[in-house]
Amino acid sequence: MQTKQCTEDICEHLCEHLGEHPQIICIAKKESISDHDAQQVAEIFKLLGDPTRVKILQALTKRELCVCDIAVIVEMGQSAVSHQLRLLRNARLVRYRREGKMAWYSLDDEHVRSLLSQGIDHIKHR
Amino acid sequence: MQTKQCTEDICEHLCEHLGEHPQIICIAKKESISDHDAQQVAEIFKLLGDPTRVKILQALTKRELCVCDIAVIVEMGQSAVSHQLRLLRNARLVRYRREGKMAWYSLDDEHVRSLLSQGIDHIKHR
DNA sequence: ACAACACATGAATATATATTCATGTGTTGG
DNA sequence: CCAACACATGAATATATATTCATGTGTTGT
Repeated sequence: MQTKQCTEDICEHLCEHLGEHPQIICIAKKESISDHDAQQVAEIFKLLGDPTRVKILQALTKRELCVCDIAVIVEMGQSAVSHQLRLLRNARLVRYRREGKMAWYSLDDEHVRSLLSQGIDHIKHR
Repeated sequence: MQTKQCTEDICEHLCEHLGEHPQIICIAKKESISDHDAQQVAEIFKLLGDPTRVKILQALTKRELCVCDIAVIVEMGQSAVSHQLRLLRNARLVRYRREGKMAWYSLDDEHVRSLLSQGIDHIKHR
């Protein structure tokens, strides 16, 4: 186990433990996404990672819908849908406006529309 | 509650229950994604919905890496990384080749690279 | 042949998450 | 004012998932 030339602080201890290619690790570590960013990115994808929410969001790509309609379309209880919509609202993926008794939901984010359609494309082509 | 003109089978029972806008629901239901597709799409996003896997995949967008390196880069145990890599392998998001003792992993899917960078863009701009 | 190594994997555990049920809040029509 | 309605939400439960620990498999160098 020969120690390689690693001048960076972040790598000093690595060089003691790794014989093969510590310099690659140093570079990769510097290029790597931060914990915070990884968490944030994962948060978004996690929201897209549930079939019920996919159905809800996909339906909302077409038109604004009220909770009751969404429940019928995705064939789920009103409560379940409401809970899911709250998650989507909190993450600002959907927006809503109240009109009397009804709450009308729509997509709040063009990125989401694009991510979603890319996801759908992905499963189609393979 | 008046019944509206809904000739489609799928809507018949809906029209009995809904007074306001059953026709919208009929259309939305026909445009909606299938259970199977929603499941598949969710599956992909679910894999992108974990910070550890985000870090792994992001590191792999730069270069091929072995398990040991990945573990150091994402600051996780070798076992945890191995388990996650198995999930990514099964979903064909990463590919691997063995070279002696080592297993080298790389991205197997340009869609994933694009989804990932879109996810990262998304959190940057807001 | 043997020890060290790189990686994979089964089992166990802890934690997160989705759905349901019951109930709460605010609105509308009679 | 009251009942019906549309939706939100807390609590409970069931299920999924991530990580760790221990161990297994195959490879390399001596």
